Amino acid sequence: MARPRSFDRDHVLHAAERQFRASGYNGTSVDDISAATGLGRGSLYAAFDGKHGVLLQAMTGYFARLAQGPRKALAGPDEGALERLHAYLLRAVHGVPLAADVPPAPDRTAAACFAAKMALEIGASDPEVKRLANDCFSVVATAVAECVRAAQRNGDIDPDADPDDLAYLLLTIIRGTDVVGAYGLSPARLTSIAESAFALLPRPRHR
Amino acid sequence: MARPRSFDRDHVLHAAERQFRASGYNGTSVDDISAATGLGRGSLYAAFDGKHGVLLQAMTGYFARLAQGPRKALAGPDEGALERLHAYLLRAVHGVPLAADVPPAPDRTAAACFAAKMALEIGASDPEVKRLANDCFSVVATAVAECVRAAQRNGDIDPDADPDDLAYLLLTIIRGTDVVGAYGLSPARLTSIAESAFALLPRPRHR
DNA sequence: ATGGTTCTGTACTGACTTGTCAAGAAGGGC
DNA sequence: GCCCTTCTTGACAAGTCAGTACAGAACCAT
Repeated sequence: MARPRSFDRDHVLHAAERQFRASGYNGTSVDDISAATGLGRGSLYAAFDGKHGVLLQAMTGYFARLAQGPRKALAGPDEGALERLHAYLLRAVHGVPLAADVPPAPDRTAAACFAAKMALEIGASDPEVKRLANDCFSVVATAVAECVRAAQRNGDIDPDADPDDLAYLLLTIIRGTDVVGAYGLSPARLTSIAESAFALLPRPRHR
Repeated sequence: MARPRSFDRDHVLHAAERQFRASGYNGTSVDDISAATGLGRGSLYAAFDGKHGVLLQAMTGYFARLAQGPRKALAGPDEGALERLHAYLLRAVHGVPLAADVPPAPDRTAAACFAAKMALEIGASDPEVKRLANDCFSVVATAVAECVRAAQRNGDIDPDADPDDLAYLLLTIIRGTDVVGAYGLSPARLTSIAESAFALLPRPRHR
């Protein structure tokens, strides 16, 4: 009965995400979003309720994509849990996309956690952004903790270690590489960091 | 011969830093800086060459203050090196000011690395900001690596471990807590992370 | 083909932005 | 006490910002 939308919602949000990543929230104007997505001002306001709406929905979409990555990469039988953790850690510190349907980022900067970047810029005054970033952290920490528990059951990690503590530590390392990897360290150094962190995981005492 | 300045340069830059921290670079206007520092527009342009100049000089001042912290906290005899590292790590993840003349931050968000925050927002398109952030990372990593070497000489850390790798790993953890601590994790959890990281440091094999 | 509904693009407004400029204030040397 | 130099203040102009409103285009059902 009516004219259908001529754009793909997810595609537009993804383009907006790239723009926000590149220029930050306050650094991108609605015209920038318009140019990046190809949509006119009117369409943007009708479909996403303006700049802030675009951000929230782009972050929500990002979260939905992100959440699948660690879960799929880390879930599985107890046997290979430690190896999965190893592989995940190596990919994560290099910012390799965690979801299969996400194209690889051009550089480490563009691969950093979108939610964390936005939260650092405007999270202090934007509770919704803050909450979304929190959710992103939680989903990773939960998946990692579950994998640590699996590795413990398999006898690959010290059963006395607190899996949540380890998971948060690994999450912190991954988020830290977003920062130091984007603006300081080389990919080779990032690999060293991931390998060092993995090597330091507490192994069972009894042999 | 001429009228002297009526403001203290460092004091003004510090106020500007607080404002940039709170609102981000693109989120603060020159009027905001003017209000935060008490200086008029003209004075700001005359003394600091505008908004970008204020940022660069505020970051430079921050770097100068920051650099003293880790060096003083970590330098010393080989004997207490491991303990110094432990104490430093605990304070760093909580964002406790590293320099003595810096007042404690009101919350973990305000304590995060100023250089890292600015670099994440505009570093991609601002080489000077990027370089300053890099310098901040380097000074911490260098001081930590030196302390690790001291601990190795004292037999408290596995001599086969690469001190630079460990230092970068610890730096990454500290930077990571800036992110997850500001927008997710509780102070108690941050303590756990620091303690876990410290406990995982490789001890000498021979006993 | 036609009508009705929705989408799309553009022009517009009011507020805010940055950087500049000129006039006045303040202090130190003589 | 006077003058010169520098600092400070507020106002100004040009440009940009977000958000709105309106007119036209596109599509589907009948």
